[in-house]
Amino acid sequence: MSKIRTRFAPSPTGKMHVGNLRTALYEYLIAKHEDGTFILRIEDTDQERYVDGAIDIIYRTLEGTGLIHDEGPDKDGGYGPYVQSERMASGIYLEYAKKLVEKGSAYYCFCTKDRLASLKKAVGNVDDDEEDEVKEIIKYDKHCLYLSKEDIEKNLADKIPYVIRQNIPLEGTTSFHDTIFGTITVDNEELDDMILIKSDGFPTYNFANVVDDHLMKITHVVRGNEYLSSTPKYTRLYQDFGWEEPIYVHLPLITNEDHKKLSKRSGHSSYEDLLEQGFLSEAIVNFIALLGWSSPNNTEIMSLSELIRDFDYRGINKSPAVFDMVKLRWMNGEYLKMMDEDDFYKIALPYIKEAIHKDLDYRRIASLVKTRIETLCDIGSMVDFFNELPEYDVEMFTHKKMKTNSENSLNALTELLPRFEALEEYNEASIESVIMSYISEKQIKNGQGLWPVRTAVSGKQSTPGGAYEIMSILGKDESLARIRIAIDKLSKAV
RNA sequence: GGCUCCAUGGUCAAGUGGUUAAGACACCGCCCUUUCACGGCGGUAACAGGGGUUCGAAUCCCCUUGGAGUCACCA
Repeated sequence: MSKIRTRFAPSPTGKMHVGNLRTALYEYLIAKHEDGTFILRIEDTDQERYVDGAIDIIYRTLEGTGLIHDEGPDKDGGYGPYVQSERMASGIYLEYAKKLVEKGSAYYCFCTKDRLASLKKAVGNVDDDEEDEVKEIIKYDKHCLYLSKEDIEKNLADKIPYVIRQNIPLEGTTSFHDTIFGTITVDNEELDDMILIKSDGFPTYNFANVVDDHLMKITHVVRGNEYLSSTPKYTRLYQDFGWEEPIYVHLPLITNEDHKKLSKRSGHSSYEDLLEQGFLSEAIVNFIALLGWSSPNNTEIMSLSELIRDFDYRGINKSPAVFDMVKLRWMNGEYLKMMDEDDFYKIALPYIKEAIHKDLDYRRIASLVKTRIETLCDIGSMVDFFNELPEYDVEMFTHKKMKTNSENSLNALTELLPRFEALEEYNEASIESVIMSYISEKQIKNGQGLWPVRTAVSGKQSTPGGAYEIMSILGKDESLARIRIAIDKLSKAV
């Protein structure tokens, strides 16, 4: 059996959507699991939607996620060019379309937009409530198929704009086989004569895709489920050309929490957005790998190489998967916890510095925060109290489980303050011994001594680290100043 | 609306004719603990409904219902 060749064929129209990313991931996994070739092809046939810089995003995403392609615009593997606009320059698409015209499988169409518009038919629940979207659909009536040879020649000579359409028979059925969904059959009557070559001379995605997949010897065509309904038309193209069809792998849709296809507005729709929201590349990849597939040995946290090892596309499931942000957050937290201290420090530092504008022990802060966050963006609100004591209510000194209240706290802080002041060596160990000896002296619960102190120096209900850590990071002056503020607050309240 | 696809807990997801129907996230409780987390232990929660086939259906077939996708000179 020949080696697997898969291709990722994005169009450079903006950000990298997670649906696209998952497609890329599965294409990569399918190829790499069997030591095959993963190809990048840029489908830039839509000039209107082309966005500058979008190609860079594609490269950066592939690199950032570790989905390294073996062939692509920057890596010639003998099947180039790998950018469709460049391929078009050689005229191949038009050439292939003309072959189809000769066979009668395609034809020139000179219909104007106006005529096409007159064919439109409103559809949907027009009279139901406004909720339903009303669409207009067209099924082309093959008007130009019946033009005489002379008329066609004349129109061409007169430079009347034209497109080339696929000629689909009115009768019969077309079937194709998909690895995930099985055999699907549709009536040809349902199939529209889709446009192969646009009036600007560019091929449509549909056409370029088929031609290029064939020419590049793609063995497995992997794409989103939304292409399922146009696949029969591709099948007809393959048949008309007399080409062997690739193995189809249509992936289940990724939806938002409303079970609708992920759209631009979902907020978590693109890889870039996710990075911006403090997620790690590895976690994102791991998470989306599990949208539609699960490991046979039931593990969930998997590196890319483990995915390559265990991935079997035959086990992909059919039903759509909701993109669950909550689980992604959990998984990201797991990745954060697994990181070694140095690596974590490096990536956490910018977030810490953004929240703290003082020269504190960032390293220590990072290690305190590491096991308590799910995304890097959680860091800010967790450490900002180091920068400035927040406003807080004296009620915070009252804690049932710790058995503290304002009175206890006032006593503890008042007695502790001079002892802290007297400290020559101010560090975690010495702070601890001051507090602990006070606790044993007074025969009180740990919480009764520690809660007031931690609350006083942080002004927060919960903090990364406890009283000793916070006081030592804050430094003596700042810590004591905060304790004095607390004593002041408390004496007014009691 | 036509066509196509899908259907196990709130979510992801095992399961492929015989199971007490896994596991994970989330949620709840308990333990640990100087708070919150982390960690540990436990719990709530599912085969959409109805017909068949079969000794036996989550698993096979049909219908119903629900959901989604698609119907462009977009990809």
